[in-house]
Amino acid sequence: MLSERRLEVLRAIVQDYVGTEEPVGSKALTERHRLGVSPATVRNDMAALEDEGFIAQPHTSAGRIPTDKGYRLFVDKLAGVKPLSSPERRAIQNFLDGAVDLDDVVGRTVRLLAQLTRQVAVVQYPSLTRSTVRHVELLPLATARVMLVLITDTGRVEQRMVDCPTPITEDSLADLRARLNSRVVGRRFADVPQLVQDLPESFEQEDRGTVSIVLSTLLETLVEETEERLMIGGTANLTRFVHDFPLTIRPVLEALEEHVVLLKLLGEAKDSGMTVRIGHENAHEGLNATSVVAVGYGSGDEAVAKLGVVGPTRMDYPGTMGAVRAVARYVGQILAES
Amino acid sequence: MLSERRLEVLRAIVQDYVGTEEPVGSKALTERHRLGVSPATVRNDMAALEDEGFIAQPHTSAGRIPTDKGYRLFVDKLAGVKPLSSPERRAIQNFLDGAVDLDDVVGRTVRLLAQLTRQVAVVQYPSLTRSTVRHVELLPLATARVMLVLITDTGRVEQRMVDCPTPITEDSLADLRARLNSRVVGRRFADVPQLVQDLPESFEQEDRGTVSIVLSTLLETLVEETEERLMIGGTANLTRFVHDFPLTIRPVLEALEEHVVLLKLLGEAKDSGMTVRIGHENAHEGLNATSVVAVGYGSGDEAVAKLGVVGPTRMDYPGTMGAVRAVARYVGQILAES
DNA sequence: TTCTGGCACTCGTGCCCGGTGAGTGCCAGG
DNA sequence: CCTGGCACTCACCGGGCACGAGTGCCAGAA
Repeated sequence: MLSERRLEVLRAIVQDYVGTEEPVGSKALTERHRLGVSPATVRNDMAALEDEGFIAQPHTSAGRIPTDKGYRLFVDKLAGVKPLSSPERRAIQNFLDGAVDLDDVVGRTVRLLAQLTRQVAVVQYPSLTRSTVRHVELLPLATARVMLVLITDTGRVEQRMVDCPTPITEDSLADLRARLNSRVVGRRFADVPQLVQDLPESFEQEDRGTVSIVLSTLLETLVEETEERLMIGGTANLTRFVHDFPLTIRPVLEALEEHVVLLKLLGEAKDSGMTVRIGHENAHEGLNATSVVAVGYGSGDEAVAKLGVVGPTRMDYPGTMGAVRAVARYVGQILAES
Repeated sequence: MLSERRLEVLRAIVQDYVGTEEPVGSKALTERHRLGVSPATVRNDMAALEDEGFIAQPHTSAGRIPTDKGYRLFVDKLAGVKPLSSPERRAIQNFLDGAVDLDDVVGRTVRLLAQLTRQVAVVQYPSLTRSTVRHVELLPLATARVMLVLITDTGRVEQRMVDCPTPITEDSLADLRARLNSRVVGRRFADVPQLVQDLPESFEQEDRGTVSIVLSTLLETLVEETEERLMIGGTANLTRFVHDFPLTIRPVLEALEEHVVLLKLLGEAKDSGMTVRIGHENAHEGLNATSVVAVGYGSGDEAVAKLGVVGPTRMDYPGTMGAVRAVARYVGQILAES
């Protein structure tokens, strides 16, 4: 087990490296941190830390930099979550309060998070899986064409065009709408299939085809849209790390464009509490040089989606985690209000 | 006026430079292009072209590179639009045909365009300004709360929450919906305000407040959503230009995140025909090292929105213009069908 | 046992410097 | 008006060299 001081040395190394972005040596360490021991002692500690794989040197006669494993230890044991200052909190609230609809909330959140952390922000739209149905609307567009509109409790609206096999009267359609709504409003998406299963039977023979196809379109929409959408912002922040350019930035930009990858990434994060994935802990290869800080947010006590940031492994973890958590909290509040 | 051969020399310089990304000299030119004259002659021509500001040398004893003015001449006089190969055309169609809704169409278009041109693609959502109303729906959510849903002929759906000053019966609401739709369906957004102006008067005193607020919300939505949205893709392609890294890429990424800037950019493009803005012709400073190729697209004969690509001034203009035009055409078709 | 100061060693970085070659401008002659 | 020749410029490349940050090890002190 590592002694108290060695952990302290690791913490100092991480802090200095994050600040300066340069390998940190024993002498600089003793000067900037009151460790109470000489550089020589620190050197011994560093050698031990290197043996254990927490730090590494890019080349002989250079200082040490933390490894992924080192950051992991730092995050787990050494770093707290740095709370935001109250002006910052106020700024968040003010910024988010002006949102007019869901797109706007998500858009503002992304910008806010990118600005606060100075990193790439990723915000998932509130998930439909855990959402409930607020309303289903059926609009006759032509004699044999109906538009299906699904409204969720998170304010999301999805629409689908349905071509009917046989024309349907407005009355039948209104009937279907009424019955459909009485069954599914307020219910969770997952429960809907069962709830509407027997609905076609209660209609006249001639309308059954249409009813069936409307229902199956509804179910399709529920499933399809469970593949969530997300919004990204702050990619310009990637250019702050000119060092490993462009070897690093390219695969990251590519990964960011593949929303599927990001959704999987967020999906892997714990539902509650904060998840930090460091460097190679990320399954996707393009993100092996980055860390992901993600957290769930929701309108109630339950998380309906996740948000987070993607940045270099050498990030300010306490600060980033603080910002991510705070933003998630406020977004949750905003969603609960609307 | 420049002689025929000098124009030919400029064309050769542009082509070579776009291909190699390196300053091109007189000797290389005569070797790669059958100009029929010696390097010395080409040198004289190049000196003349430099005097006129069409080309420049980064430093003495280096080859020449085209200036913005040079590219401008190239695009205006020397370059045609390179049509796509028929396999490419088929690929476009296949790729776009699978789209299920508007978001999907736009998303696919962006990916397609980015892939074809290997540059950053920007696609504006079909504009509401020129759109017509397909349907307006009013859904009672609570006793004094109504959801307003607006559906456009381009398949876009917008929703707004309306808090009523006084409760309204479902019958009155249905009445309002019916009257509203009979007036505005099929009409252009711009005409709607006039068409609904006198509507509140025809309602009972107790409902007028609600009717008014519903109408004003509708008008607000029309105006607000005229500020268009857009989608961006292919930012990873920016890393292909490692040369001017990261001095160039940073402001570009920043500009791309400011959708307002991009919308203005697209707005400046001509409604019909293709617009090419080269380097400093772009008002936004961050885009001074890039060129923008934009074109309008639409479901009918009229353009409802624009799409285009952003790339380095040293881009393959004929190829890019060909791809942009082809994609715009197919997207127009897809929209017309749905 | 643990810490400390000293010391030799490594090696990346920055700098100077000369050679090379691509490219130019100019000029005299066809 | 074109061409070949020629002198000149200058970015680029590679080698050599000094510098210094940082290390590992060791003997002695606490």
